Amino acid sequence: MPEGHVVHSQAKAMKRAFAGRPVAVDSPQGRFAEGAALLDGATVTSTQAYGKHLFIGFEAGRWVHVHLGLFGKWRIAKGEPPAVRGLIRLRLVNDTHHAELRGPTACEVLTDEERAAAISRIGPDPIRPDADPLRAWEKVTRSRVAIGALLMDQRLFAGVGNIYRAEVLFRHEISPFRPGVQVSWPDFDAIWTDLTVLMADGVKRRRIDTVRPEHLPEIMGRLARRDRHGGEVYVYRRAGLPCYLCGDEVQVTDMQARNLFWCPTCQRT
DNA sequence: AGCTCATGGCGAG
DNA sequence: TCGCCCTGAGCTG
Repeated sequence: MPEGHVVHSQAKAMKRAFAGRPVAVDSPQGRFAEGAALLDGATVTSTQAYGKHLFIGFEAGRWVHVHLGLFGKWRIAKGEPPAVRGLIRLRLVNDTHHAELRGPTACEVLTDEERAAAISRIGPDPIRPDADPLRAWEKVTRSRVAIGALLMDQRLFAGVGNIYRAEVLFRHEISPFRPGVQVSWPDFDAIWTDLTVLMADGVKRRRIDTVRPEHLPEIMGRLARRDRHGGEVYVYRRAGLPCYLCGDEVQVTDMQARNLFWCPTCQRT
């Protein structure tokens, strides 16, 4: 259940564990049996993350494209793989490591061309140094869609998910309902720059921490607890609780079938 | 045991 | 906008 920072962490972990060596590939569950048979024993060349998409490169110009969706999970560990338990779509095993993939939305073999086409459909990713934020700005500034929805659009902000969108808007006191066209360049620039920092930090720490250091003592004093997502945040999943900064109730509503959290007092349209 | 919810995204209508 | 896909954790009883 990842946002982009988790996918980037996992791409790095997979690279350390598998790159440059042959790997046994199978699909205990059977739903990736054909792809597994094609790649079994091939050498892993590289791994790459673009937004929430992971690409595992194999010799002969083949790639495994994985998207975890809401439920997908990787388990990457040292040593021999444990006995199969549950539904494992894809398993990678070499002399030192193993990886198990469960519940992905996408797990497919792509050619070089198909991989390039897939990447061209993914928007700029704040975690990637080669990302061009102007691609996002051009669309945001011409859109009447709410910025809270635009932030979830992977063609604009690849890798951003429900936690980062809620938190980055809170940090900049921007209402999620403000139309893109009414987001100023300085506001957009602040959002983008902040995402690059927050998400890069997320890759390193493998959790989402968005609370500014100066607010941490206050929040700890109020019995802040780590929620299931792991990390300290301002508004995500805090509906009905007092805003840490103003004390008014954090709100939740549905925006495009996802829970959107915000503080109506701190965040202005 | 069964229900609900979750850091996503797709396609039908 | 809705239904659907995928899995597991955390409740309830």
